[in-house]
Amino acid sequence: MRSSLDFPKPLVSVDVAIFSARAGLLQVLLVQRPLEADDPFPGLWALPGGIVDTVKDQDLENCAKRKLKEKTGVEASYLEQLGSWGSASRDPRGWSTTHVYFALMSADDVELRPGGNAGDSRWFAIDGPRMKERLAFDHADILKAAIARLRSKVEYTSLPAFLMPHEFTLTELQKIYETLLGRPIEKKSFRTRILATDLLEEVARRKEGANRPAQMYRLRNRRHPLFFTRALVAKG
Amino acid sequence: MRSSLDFPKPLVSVDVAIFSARAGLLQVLLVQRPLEADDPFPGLWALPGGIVDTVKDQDLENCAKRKLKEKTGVEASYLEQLGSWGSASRDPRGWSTTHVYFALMSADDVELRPGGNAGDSRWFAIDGPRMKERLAFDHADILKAAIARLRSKVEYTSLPAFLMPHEFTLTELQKIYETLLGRPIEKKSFRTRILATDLLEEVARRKEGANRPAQMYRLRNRRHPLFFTRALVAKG
DNA sequence: TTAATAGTGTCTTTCAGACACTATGTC
DNA sequence: GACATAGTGTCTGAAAGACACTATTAA
Repeated sequence: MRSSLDFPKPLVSVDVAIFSARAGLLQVLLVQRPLEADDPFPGLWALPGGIVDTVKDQDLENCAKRKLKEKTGVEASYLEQLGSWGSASRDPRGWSTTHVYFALMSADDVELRPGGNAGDSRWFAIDGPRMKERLAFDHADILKAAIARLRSKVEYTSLPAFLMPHEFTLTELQKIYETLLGRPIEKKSFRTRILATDLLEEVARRKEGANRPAQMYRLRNRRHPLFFTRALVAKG
Repeated sequence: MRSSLDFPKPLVSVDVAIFSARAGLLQVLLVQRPLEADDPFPGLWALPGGIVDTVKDQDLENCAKRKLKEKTGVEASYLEQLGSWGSASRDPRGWSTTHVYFALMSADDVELRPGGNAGDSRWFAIDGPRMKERLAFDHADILKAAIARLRSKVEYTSLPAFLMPHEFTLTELQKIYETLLGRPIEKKSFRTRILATDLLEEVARRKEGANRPAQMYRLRNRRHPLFFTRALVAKG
């Protein structure tokens, strides 16, 4: 009987699904796999991430934070673990596992960095439940799970607020909720629900346009989303 | 520059937090670590699990199912991934990761099996937010996260129904909800809420006692919990 | 009959949904 | 003034909370 330590070990990596709201749409940050032929999925787009470095990284979450910072230059306003994926088939190099994190951030403080061993990186708008783009590894499945998680939490949390720029109007926030839900929501209910909490605070600026200016708000300092006791329910 | 494949690889394991309701209490199944001195945490209690076998296991979920079946002899009525933990310090043998699954099952079809390399196994009742027992590795943290996940889902799902024996009364189900929530809930609201769905079906048997007999129910065949659109809210 | 638990009737409360209305800016 | 978008007033409806009430068994 062999000891528990001489099993062949799977590859261990960490990937991050980084979301932001840009141009009124949910967008995800993807990086292009290098074009070298010995690399799996050369040239395809993938979630940013890579092999865990057992010297640099003390734990998985710090590894995710490091990769996030390398890619975007900043820390995320919200980071949680999405889950882990592992199988014999997801990486052509052999049995592999990945620990996936889920990050929400303000588009306006990101400056994309080419760093790491990845080539280009860019934001992709998300429209339906999955992307049309073919992604490397099982990243299409992972991204689908990340989007599903975000969508389901929109019903009963303030999570979308972490996607907003630093200052925004209630209408802009509502638009993101509606984009994520894929359906319109009632203006009055939405405003009452949000303003009844201490989620936001007014700022002095107002958003001007060819119409009545709108009050701008910013997130009060919090790391965790608010949970509402009722879900938003489809009109019917 | 070294290739991405010659990094030293962490140890990869899968653990399962197996819950059931016994004697009106939430209970978790733990196994005792072997007493050999070269084994980490000899004699301490731990979540059942172990190293991923890249030959036997095609993916993480199947590995969890295998370990679950080895331990209990049956399949769980509910299985989901809880998350993953990985760090340089959680296992004295070096950088290690574990993928943790969360299983709910009927106590009445489990027959504990000593199998695997673990010694004794038994159910532990859970009272507060964590166990008093000292556990191996970081399993106390993991178990705490599992309990927190279960507790938070009780507010708006039918998850506790998966913990029940095959046939049970509404009062018994309510008691488990109350145990998990740590507070009483209104009988009428609870019954209306549950019976308004197709979660349960009546069975012919009734529970007899020194009082009015109670209708017994069983779970309609479903793998996923029901989600309610409102959370239960504390009395006050 | 009493004790004990099962199960119901019904009023209140909370908050989302609907939707018409008013307010305030630019042009 | 027209227009566009911000923001409010207020009614309805659905489901939880409160709590008193009735029902059915064994002993």
